[in-house]
Amino acid sequence: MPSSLPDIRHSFAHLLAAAIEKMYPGAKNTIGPAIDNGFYYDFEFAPDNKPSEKEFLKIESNMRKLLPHWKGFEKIVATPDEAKAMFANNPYKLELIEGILAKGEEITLYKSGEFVDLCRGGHADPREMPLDGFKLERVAGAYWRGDEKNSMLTRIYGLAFNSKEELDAYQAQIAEAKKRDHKVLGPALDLFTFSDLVGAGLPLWTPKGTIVRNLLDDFVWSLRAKHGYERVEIPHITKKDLYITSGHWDKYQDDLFKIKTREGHEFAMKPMNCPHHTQIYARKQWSYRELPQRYANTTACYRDEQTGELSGLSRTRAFSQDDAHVFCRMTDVKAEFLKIWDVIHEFYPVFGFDLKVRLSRRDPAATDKYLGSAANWDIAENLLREILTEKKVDAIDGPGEAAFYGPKLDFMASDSIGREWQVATIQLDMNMPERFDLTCVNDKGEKERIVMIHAAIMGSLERFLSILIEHTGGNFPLWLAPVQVKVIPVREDHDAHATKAAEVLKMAGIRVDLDLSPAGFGKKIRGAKDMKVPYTIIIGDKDIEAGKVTLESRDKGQIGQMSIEEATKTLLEEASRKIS
RNA sequence: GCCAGAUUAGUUCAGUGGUAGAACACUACUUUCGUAAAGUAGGGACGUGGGUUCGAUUCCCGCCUCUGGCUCCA
Repeated sequence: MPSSLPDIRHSFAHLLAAAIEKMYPGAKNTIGPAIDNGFYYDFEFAPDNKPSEKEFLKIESNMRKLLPHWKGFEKIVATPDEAKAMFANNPYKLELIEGILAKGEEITLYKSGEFVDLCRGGHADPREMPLDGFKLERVAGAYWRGDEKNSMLTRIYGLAFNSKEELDAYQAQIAEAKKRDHKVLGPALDLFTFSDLVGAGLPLWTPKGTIVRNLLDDFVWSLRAKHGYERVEIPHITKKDLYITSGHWDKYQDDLFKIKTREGHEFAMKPMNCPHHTQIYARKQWSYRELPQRYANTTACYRDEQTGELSGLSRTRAFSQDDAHVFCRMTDVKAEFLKIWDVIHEFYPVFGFDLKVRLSRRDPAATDKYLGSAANWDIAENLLREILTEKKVDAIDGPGEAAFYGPKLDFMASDSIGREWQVATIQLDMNMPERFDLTCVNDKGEKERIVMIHAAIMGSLERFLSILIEHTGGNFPLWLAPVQVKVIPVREDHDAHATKAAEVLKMAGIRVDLDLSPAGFGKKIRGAKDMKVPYTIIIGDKDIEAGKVTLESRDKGQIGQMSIEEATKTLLEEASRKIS
């Protein structure tokens, strides 16, 4: 039976450790598992003798030299004392050995060539390890056992596949993804920028980028509006009192941007909108007849993220949420969830995302971690299950994935190059209403505790745009493109006709870019392609003679000659449809 | 925050212990062009604060910013 890919990958980790042992005497090896695209191995090196990526070729060639001497992985069962003696000067392995003993399992060593490693097994036949199917990829820091209180080890990542062809294919795929990288494409398409003066994680939106943001936001709003949502607006800071009541002041202290007033009072930038929104609800006493109250608000939030974690638009310190909160009774929850469900399913497929759902519920083994009565949790989780049954959706079960304040439905989208992103989420919140004492008067005349539903569709506009840019490769559909059509005169003496044509398009509400620059024709065409403009209208002698223009599509190529009115109609018609 | 790498013109990149070059972009002039970069000329940069040195963009240290990981992510 041929060796499995994980076994091959794990075996490469051994091979790496063997090469490192030879080249860096005294380096302590720790653990080296197989991962999705290869393997890694964590080492503790002497501080003045760490390998850098420049050494990779040398390490790889050592690995290639060692492998032919490996006949197999010989399993050796060791007694605790033998094992401890063997790794006496490697505290990491000793810790692993203690762990194995504590579980009452036997200690196994695997010997390949000269190299012996503590390992639970799962290896390939060395003859099946392709010498040209692996490549050391990068060096990174990693905490021992993933805990930042522990020492930082040096992790070496390697790629490993069944063959050189598979490795090449993987690297080609990575290169393709890199071309779509929103951090490169976004600024190239003039959608957003960063400034060293403003700071890391604080994107600035250009006119073009702002058009796209607003179009997306309007789209979500148009879907929400029919479900009875109302717009609200809130300030971006608050007295700390709000977050003391909500619990954020204690729990998320480190993530809050704090402000001191000149009078010495402490304020904070809002890291989320729910506490503010509760206070809009709390402005008066509500009858159950007036519920649900549904507040929608696209607004910026601020979180003091660690600098190392900031990345393009995916993780920022300031981001805009298309946030909404529903204040309702438990008996309304199902209906409200269904409304949000519909909005999500009207929104994401428009961009060609496939959605998967996860039911994020309590960890049955630790129900005491969660806030609220077990009875309410049962009701809530069952409501979500009913929704899934009703929608005939095969949801992923997520025990332990619930927030501490309530269960949720999480939506995952697959993009055009097969990556999966967690996008929208519908969350039930039994905590906020408790903390802020939110109630309504029920039909018996009693005060009744309400619940809250968090209902962001895009979540963060920044993050959604980062996904959308990479998903589309910057080729936005016509309705969303910041420039919908570029008008190009062939020669300078066609400028007047081009200007007139652009005017017609503009009057019709089409976003036009008229290129009257002195550049040559070829260059203007190139500019349109570079900016991924969906349509180009060309005006030259042939067109003027015929009293027409030439329409071309980014996606469909040459469309043909037609009157400017006809072209306008064509564009308007397509732009009015979100799904082509 | 931690580990590693990087930081040179608007952008993508060369290069050097004696203060720097290319391409594209920009400006001017020339060119008037039918499907992915016309020609000539010009302006424009060593992220920042220290240190070493006669002299630092180059070497050393701190910081900013970026990239890839780790940790975190209401």
